Amino acid sequence: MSAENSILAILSFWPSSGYDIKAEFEHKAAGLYWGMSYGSIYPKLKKLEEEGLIFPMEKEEEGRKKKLYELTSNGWGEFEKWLQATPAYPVVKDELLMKMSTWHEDMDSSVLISHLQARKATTEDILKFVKEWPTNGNSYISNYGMLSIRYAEKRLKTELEWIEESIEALIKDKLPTGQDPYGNTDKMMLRRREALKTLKENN
Amino acid sequence: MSAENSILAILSFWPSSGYDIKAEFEHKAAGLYWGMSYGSIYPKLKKLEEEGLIFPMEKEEEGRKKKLYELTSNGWGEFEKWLQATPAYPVVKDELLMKMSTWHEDMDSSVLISHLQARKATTEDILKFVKEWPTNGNSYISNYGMLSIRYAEKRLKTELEWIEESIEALIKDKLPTGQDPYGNTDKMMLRRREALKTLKENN
DNA sequence: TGTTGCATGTAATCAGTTACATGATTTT
DNA sequence: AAAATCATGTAACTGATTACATGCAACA
Repeated sequence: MSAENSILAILSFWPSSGYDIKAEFEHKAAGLYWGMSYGSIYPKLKKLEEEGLIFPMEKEEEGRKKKLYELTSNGWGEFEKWLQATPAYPVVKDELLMKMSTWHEDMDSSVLISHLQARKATTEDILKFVKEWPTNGNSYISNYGMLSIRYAEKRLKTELEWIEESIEALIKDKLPTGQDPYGNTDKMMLRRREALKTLKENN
Repeated sequence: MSAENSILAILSFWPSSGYDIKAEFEHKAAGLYWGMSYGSIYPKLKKLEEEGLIFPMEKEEEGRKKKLYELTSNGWGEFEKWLQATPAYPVVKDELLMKMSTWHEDMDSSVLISHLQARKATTEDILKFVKEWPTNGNSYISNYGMLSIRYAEKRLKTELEWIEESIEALIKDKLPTGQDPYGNTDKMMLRRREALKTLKENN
């Protein structure tokens, strides 16, 4: 349900086409907190039109023709109802963290370091964008929007700090000490070697 | 594809049942970076078994019977291949941030404050858990796992700081200044009032 | 004139959740 | 004896992506 609402939210800024909405999710404000592909956007625009929440206003001037959608009064109503509803706590799916949590001693830690370096590069790019964007002279950002940009900035900086610390710890082989009350690391390594031995025997 | 890999990853710790895996995603390490419901887990276990990556080992002792799954040698291979593949950059879907970015002046900001307070409460709970967990005396956390716990801790603390700053700014009505080179805020308010006027006329 | 970017859209597919159904064991 | 928790599973549904198909406009 919330994917449709985020389309309404984008249309609240100004009338937009499907293409514009995609761009907004790709390089702009909304992209930091949400994402969506054409295969979702166009069918949803159609659905929202059928529900009477938006209507198409065939474009004026300029070379290219595009189909801009604008909120109806019901659309505004729906949008503001959504704003007031308690937001769901974000569900995180972070493959790097998942991999790191299940990394083990028989794996080459330099691979994990290179995962961290890749993450660092992307995070730095996004941080650069987030810093420049509110003063680029042509993007619209409301005062409320600035609050969420501050969030992005803080969060990305913290992430970079952690990445650097972690790379450092891995290189110097000074990882923090975990907790293993039942000797699980050893058990795990035994299970693994046992399983891989079986593989050799079968080949 | 990665959902299956995260099941393999959990099984790498120790043989587990579908129920165990769910629990792991709910209250433990993995839950901070991933999530999954029974409706996904059981069919995936079946599929992984068919693919020869895991096999069931009917439970030993204890009262309840459960079906523990263990990695095969191919399962270990697949798991470690996955560990080495470059992780995708996490896709964030944060409804609170999306709402905040599109909040506007005709909406009661006390509602936004209460959204922030709800988020704060949940974040505090999770932070508390994350802090206690590595020293609870019975959970297994590898040294690599500790690195990712540090991430969670840092990130949650940063989030709390930002929430407090933001509540403060909203209460005192001292929001940071955004950027509005084409007078969009005014245009938006006009469009909105125009649309809502139409609604009144039709009722 | 060929390539890139703008622009809209659909069909096939994949991934996931919710709700339901069932039943055993443990605790109160 | 009832309630809670452990435990497994399926069917219906929702939601979203990928790949494909199409075509015009701008530009080099």
